[in-house]
Amino acid sequence: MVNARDVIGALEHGGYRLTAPRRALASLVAGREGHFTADDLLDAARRRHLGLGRATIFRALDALAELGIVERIDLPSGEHAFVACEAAHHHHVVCSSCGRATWASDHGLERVAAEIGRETGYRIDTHRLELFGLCAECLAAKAST
Amino acid sequence: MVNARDVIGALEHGGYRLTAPRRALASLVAGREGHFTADDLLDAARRRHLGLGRATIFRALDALAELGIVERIDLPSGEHAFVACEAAHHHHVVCSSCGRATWASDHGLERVAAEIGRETGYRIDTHRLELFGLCAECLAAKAST
DNA sequence: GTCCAGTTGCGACTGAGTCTCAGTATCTTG
DNA sequence: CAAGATACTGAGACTCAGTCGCAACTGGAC
Ligand SMILES: [Zn+2]
Ligand SMILES: [Zn+2]
Ligand SMILES: [Zn+2]
Ligand SMILES: [Zn+2]
Repeated sequence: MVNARDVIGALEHGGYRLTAPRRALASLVAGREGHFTADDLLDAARRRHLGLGRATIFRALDALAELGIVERIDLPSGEHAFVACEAAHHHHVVCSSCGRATWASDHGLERVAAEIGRETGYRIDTHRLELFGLCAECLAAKAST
Repeated sequence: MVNARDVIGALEHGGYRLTAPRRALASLVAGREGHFTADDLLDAARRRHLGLGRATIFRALDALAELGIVERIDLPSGEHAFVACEAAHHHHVVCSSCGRATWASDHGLERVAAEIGRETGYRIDTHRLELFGLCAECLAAKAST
């Protein structure tokens, strides 16, 4: 989760022009706890009559991904979605029930990656870890039924 | 990498009918070291005049994924690809240069996942780790230039 | 205020993946 | 081995995410 001010600040800092559509996008992305697709944003924009074009949303999302404000994730279903997050290296834990995404630090992963590199003979450059399960709330909700 | 016999055996064992198109598919998938897309297979099929339909390839690939003979991976570019592999839980290391995919065991990952679960309060059900880098051969090739 | 590169929205386009359906091939059972 | 039930197939229409080209617009530097 991230707030609109941060998004706008990052755009400004990244040398992007601060345009009305981008401000609008920032407000759409801000405060989201779960993952969202480009089309989710498009729907939201339409509902608020922001008049954003499809292409603009994709382009802005690319820019935000570039800046690390937003990250692409691949859901098990094969869909592409985004989560708002901070730029530092981290991994996402995604609730398969409500879609909420939480980020987690690396714990011992770098070591695991290094070991796998040694085992396979590869020079590992990047890695992507995605975890799926039930968040605390959905777990509680499920237990109480 | 996997051989055609294994693929066919798995299909048979999984309750699927052993049809000519599926045998053909098995021979296309067998022996591949790298990742491939559905369209790669379609091209290969056309080149060998196997007369496989587009839909058939997608359906067969789904079946193989179901059986664990093949696994969907998501390339950093956003493309969906497949790798042939064994059914046991494992992770893929993908060469960003030649596309070769090697599989690696879990090393300490289960522990990392458990720890992330504890940190975030999630009950982690599944995880997906994909590593990208340069394979030993590409590394050597690069060094010798 | 002027100016221009960066940006926008539109609509056409692409390409992956799905669906439908009539025809075909496989397996089972006798 | 024949026959029936049914799983499977290929063709093509279709959907939907994402991209592209372009004319119009605008943020912000001077
Ligand atoms: Zn949840
Ligand atoms: Zn990491
Ligand atoms: Zn390689
Ligand atoms: Zn694992």
